[in-house]
Amino acid sequence: MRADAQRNRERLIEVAHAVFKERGLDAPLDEVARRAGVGPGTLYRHFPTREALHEAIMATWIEEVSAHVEKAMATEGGCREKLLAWFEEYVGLLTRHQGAAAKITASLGCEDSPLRTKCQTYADANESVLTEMADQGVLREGVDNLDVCRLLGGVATMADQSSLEPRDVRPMLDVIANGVLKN
Amino acid sequence: MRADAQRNRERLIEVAHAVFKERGLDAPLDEVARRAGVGPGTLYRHFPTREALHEAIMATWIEEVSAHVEKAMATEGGCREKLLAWFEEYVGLLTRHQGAAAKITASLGCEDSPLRTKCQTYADANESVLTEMADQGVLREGVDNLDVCRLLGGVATMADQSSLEPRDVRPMLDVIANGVLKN
DNA sequence: CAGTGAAGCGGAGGAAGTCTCCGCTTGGAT
DNA sequence: ATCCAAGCGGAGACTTCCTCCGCTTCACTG
Repeated sequence: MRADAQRNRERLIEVAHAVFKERGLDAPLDEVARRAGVGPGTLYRHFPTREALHEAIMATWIEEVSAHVEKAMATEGGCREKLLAWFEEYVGLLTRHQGAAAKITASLGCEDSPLRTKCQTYADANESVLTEMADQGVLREGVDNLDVCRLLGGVATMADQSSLEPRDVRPMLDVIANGVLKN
Repeated sequence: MRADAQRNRERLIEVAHAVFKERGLDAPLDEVARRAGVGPGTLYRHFPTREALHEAIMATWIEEVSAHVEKAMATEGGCREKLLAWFEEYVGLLTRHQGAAAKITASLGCEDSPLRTKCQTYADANESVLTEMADQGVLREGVDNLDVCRLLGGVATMADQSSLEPRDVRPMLDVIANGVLKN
């Protein structure tokens, strides 16, 4: 790739990050182009679809996921506290951008979504936590990772759309934790 | 209201119902107007916003809710079976139209949403079921109706966006039921 | 350094959707 | 039959998406 093209690409990602943060993932792409100082044609060559741009932005988050898992697993207390801490991290990661939770979770089951690899990272992280719980013998039988991811994605989507505070989200996560753990 | 205006209004609701069913709640409003044989101005006078039209359509569903509660509560088996049957009814009601689940549930906490009265009906229905469970002594302490509504709304939203079959939704409802009931 | 070809750029503009404004039509009261 | 307010329709302004293509710039080569 030519040096100027590389510069533009990076600048677009940077600006898109800011615009999406301000106005949600549905913000006009022409504005991203405008604020990056390039023509719309340039944006669409680098990122043929809106999702391609989403994907590029989320790529940076992905690297942080394992750190969030570790942070949650280091929580004081028993398995329940660790699990809830992880659930909160999970929802927090999904609600970084307005509209992200629904899009990421929707691509969970969809083979050909460009977001697939991203959400797979979240799913893998969740699976590692569930596996840990299973090893400790506190997980109910028959709890499926994909189902838990979707439940958490649903909670994140509700939190996103209703602008819920963490203290409003917590009781929902409590219900899921109760549903997932032995008593 | 003049008789011709009344006719147009009813026709618009009828056509909008069909269009939204075919193409989702985001279908172009001008197409609704076109298929109803009126100008866009007429549509926008009767329904100033897209939501106003959604509201008018959903008004007809509302009348059926209590029948769905009764149907679920008549399910063979114990409390758990009844509760799960109701959860399935709830999700089914919310996913009648593509995009409806997220919109309805988002308006749960929002005082001034035009969909408010509609979703309140769902919330009331859910509360009546939870109260029944509490009376039977099978409900966990501290389970809040709003949280359960949001969880179910989240599941419905995921089901809607990922086009899940009932058999894919069921395990998520199982988790919620486990989280809501004593064991 | 000049020349060259391909890679890349920008923005005009078409398509689709939203929503308003205003001149014309029509229902229904008198 | 007359009247006028309620109601209608559609032209068109505005926004956003996305493409196409003529022009510019990079980077390589002799």
